[in-house]
Amino acid sequence: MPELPEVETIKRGLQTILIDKAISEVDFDWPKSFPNSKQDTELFLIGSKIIDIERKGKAIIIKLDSDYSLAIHLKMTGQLVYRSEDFSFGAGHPNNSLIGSLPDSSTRVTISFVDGAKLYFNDQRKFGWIRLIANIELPNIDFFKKLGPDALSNSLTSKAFIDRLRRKKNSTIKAAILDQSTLAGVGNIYADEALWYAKIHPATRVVEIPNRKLSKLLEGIKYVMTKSIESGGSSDRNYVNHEGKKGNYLNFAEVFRKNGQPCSRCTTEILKIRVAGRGTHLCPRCQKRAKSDH
DNA sequence: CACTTGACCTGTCCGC
DNA sequence: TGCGGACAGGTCAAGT
Repeated sequence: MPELPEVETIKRGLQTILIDKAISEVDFDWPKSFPNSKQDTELFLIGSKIIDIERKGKAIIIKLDSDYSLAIHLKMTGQLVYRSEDFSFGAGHPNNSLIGSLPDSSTRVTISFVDGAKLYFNDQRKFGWIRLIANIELPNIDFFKKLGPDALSNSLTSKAFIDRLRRKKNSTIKAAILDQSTLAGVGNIYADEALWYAKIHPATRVVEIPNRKLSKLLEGIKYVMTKSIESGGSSDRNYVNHEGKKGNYLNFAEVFRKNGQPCSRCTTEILKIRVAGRGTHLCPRCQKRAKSDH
């Protein structure tokens, strides 16, 4: 679930429940999911209190009162699931349809709080990670060092966006916006949706695209992400409250996983192709490769 | 150097 | 109901 809107939704959700909680214990057994030593956790994690939660691109940063933070990347299948001590699966509980009792077979890290609540980091494919890092070191770790401006930040103006994109002139536009050093937060869903919005073929080289269309693309990125956040992304909480695994956003996606269905603008059948090594969805009529555009 | 591809993992779905 | 292969909402290292 983790592109910018989903991570933002999770961040906001955690913010309402984790602030001021004191950590009593942490369990982990897969080093890539949590590379710190037991000793690190005893010194800087156990006994500390959560004071704030931030998001940078698709990463979540849980700030502790120990001058350390838990930096978290959910990658493809990571989830952060909170359970209070008295959580139960009574009949009709809205969580019933989603995840059973925890920990389960994909739980990689369990953080326990003094009040008995727990935060589970579940990650089926083990690509995600949690790292305990000194605040002063945070900007130096590779992931954050390379991160471009946040897709939703006000400082990411149309001019700034175009300037950064122009450095990648021979990339396909899809690869360029998926690159987190260009801007932070765009993933495969929102890339496809924003390119449809701006009527740009995903395989077009950046150099072939006029500034006017790149501005439209940024508008599209901000639009689809803002809309998604407003509807709760497809985060845990929402997909818990509804049915099955899908979040709200996919219900009103225009192209993502809509191959075979008619484009809402022109009724042409949505195609699925491969661009930048990723499954890519587009309307072949609205999104032509010709640089003449429109 | 800029850009593309494969690896990291596990689970699921689709064709034979 | 079994097996092989493709594929998955991400990122890095290694390759061209």
